[in-house]
Amino acid sequence: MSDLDIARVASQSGLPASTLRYYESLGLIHPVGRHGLRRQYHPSVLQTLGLITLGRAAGLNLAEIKLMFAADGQPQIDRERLNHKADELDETILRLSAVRDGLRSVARCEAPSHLECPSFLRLITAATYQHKRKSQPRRP
Amino acid sequence: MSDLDIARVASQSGLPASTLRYYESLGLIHPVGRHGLRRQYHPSVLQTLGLITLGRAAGLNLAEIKLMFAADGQPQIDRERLNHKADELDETILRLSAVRDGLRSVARCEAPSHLECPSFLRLITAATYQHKRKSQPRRP
DNA sequence: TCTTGACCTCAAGTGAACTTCAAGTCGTAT
DNA sequence: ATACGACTTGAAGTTCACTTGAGGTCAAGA
Repeated sequence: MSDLDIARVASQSGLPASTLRYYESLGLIHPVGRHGLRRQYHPSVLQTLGLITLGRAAGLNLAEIKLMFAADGQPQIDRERLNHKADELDETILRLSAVRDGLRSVARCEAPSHLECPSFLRLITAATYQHKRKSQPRRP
Repeated sequence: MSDLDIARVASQSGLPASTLRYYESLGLIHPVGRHGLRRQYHPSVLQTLGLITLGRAAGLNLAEIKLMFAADGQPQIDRERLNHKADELDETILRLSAVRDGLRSVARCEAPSHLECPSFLRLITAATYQHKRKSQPRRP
């Protein structure tokens, strides 16, 4: 009755229908049924999509996100994994903050070449050696 | 004399040689010369690579990063662009902070299903509708 | 009833950032 | 002097997250 067709889910979630079908192909979402050929979704799919978007924003890839769902599609989030991800975000945020500060000071810097700008060199050194790389979101 | 061969640059920068050649093919770095066929690098390439790594961490793609270099390989950074990127980083940081806080509160949440957890729903809503997506680094 | 157009499937294409491969070159140690 | 192994090239392959395209189906409105 209050089920949603794909166009509705697309417009409400902001994701194109092709992405919804793609997510379905990965087992991330599931229509409740079909109307003819057409997918019908339970409104809760919007929360699920929110969770996926959230996970992507947090730097999870779709495979990792899939691990957050039990077979029934209910979120089943491992608290440890979650806290771990939050820790990673902390690191990322710190690093990005440093980068941002560095960018601003380089923008202000008057040294003839940035390679002679102390704050620039400090920034580069910090950014390069301070962290190990880990997977990040991609947003096309 | 104190020039570095590719293996040395690779080990010091943490980037594989193939990536260094790839960056060279994009015009991001330049060997000072060759020893036979072998690339020799000026030590300053490490700073350049630091800048590239930094830019990637800040969410720039390689094309954008290239714009930060003049023809001579000296960083030649458009202050406006730089400040603009810093502003974008501010947004990113805010969003990631919200996500991190959300993750932590979901981890603490006792609701039987996350879909019944108010903070989770708030988080999802915020994450979904609050930002427009922009390009981010990819780190394999 | 017929037309329309939004949906369907499956395969292939895209773009970014690399990585791998095959075949060849050459500096260095023995 | 010769062998070894680290380097070279250019092209092709890989991964991720989608997007596009061709050709087909079908619910709903005129």
